[in-house]
Amino acid sequence: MRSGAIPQSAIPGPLDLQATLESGQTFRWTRRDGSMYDSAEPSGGEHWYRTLVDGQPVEVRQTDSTLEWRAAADPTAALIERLALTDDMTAMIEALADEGVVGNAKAAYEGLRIVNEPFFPTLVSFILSAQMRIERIHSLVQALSRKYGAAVRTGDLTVHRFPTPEELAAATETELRDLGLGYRAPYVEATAEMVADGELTASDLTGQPYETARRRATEFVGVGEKVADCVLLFSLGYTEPVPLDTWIRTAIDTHYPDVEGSSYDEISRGIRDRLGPDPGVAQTYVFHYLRNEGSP
DNA sequence: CTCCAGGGAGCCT
DNA sequence: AGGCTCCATGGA
Repeated sequence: MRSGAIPQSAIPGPLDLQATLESGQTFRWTRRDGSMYDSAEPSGGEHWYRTLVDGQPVEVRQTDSTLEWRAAADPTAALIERLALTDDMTAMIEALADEGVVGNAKAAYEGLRIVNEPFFPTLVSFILSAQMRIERIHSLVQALSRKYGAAVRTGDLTVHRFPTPEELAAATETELRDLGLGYRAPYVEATAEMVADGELTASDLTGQPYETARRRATEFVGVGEKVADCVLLFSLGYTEPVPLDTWIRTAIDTHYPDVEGSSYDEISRGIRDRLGPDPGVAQTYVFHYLRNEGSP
């Protein structure tokens, strides 16, 4: 087990690790102490977070001056990719509006970055997200990993892999229901089979124009336009998607009442025209801000 | 007890 | 295309 640190001075722009990992973009990171999402505490807490990075167990924590890591091999390059510690993301953050609800969210959580999570875990996580609270999505993703994904251990660190498409496709609907997935169980089952069989996968989406990729992603069972937007934004590198969930729809009604239309597509285009060059970044800031502050 | 959660599928017009 | 209903489960 090695340890090391990326100095803040080596990270371009601001970083808020807690906001990045606890804003509902990813459900594969867990605090060492097991807790997550206690919005009562201020952002920037120096918690250790663990997950698998390129298949290797890694723990990271942010302090005032560094991003510390513990792992068997130096994970710096992979962490830079996974957490978007890049000049590009820094520029996207800086380009966020300073006024309005976006400005408030930026002031509160500057340094929140859009993660680059692996495709399949993200796809399944957001299929589960339908009519579910953030905390519960997280606990179900952990439960799926413990039951169907093998444990990977290095030193004192044990993290369970998220199941492969094949492993999840092999699970029965009854098993998934017993785990608590409810009516989403057959969706996960069918989508896992689609990916395992190569019927539709990430490479069919990346490289496509945003709206084309979103439409294709809805071919997965249990994936509508909102879930498709989350997958494109948090795992496939698109920055256009503005996932229109209940929080964001309310916020649009309140803060952008002149956005026209009632269909998902119309509202999506309308709000994207108002949020600058990287609308998904603004959306993620606002979502986290509203969920923590309580009201739109 | 009722209500609701980062929605989507199936069916209807 | 657009609108409606049902869908499991757990926590407030």
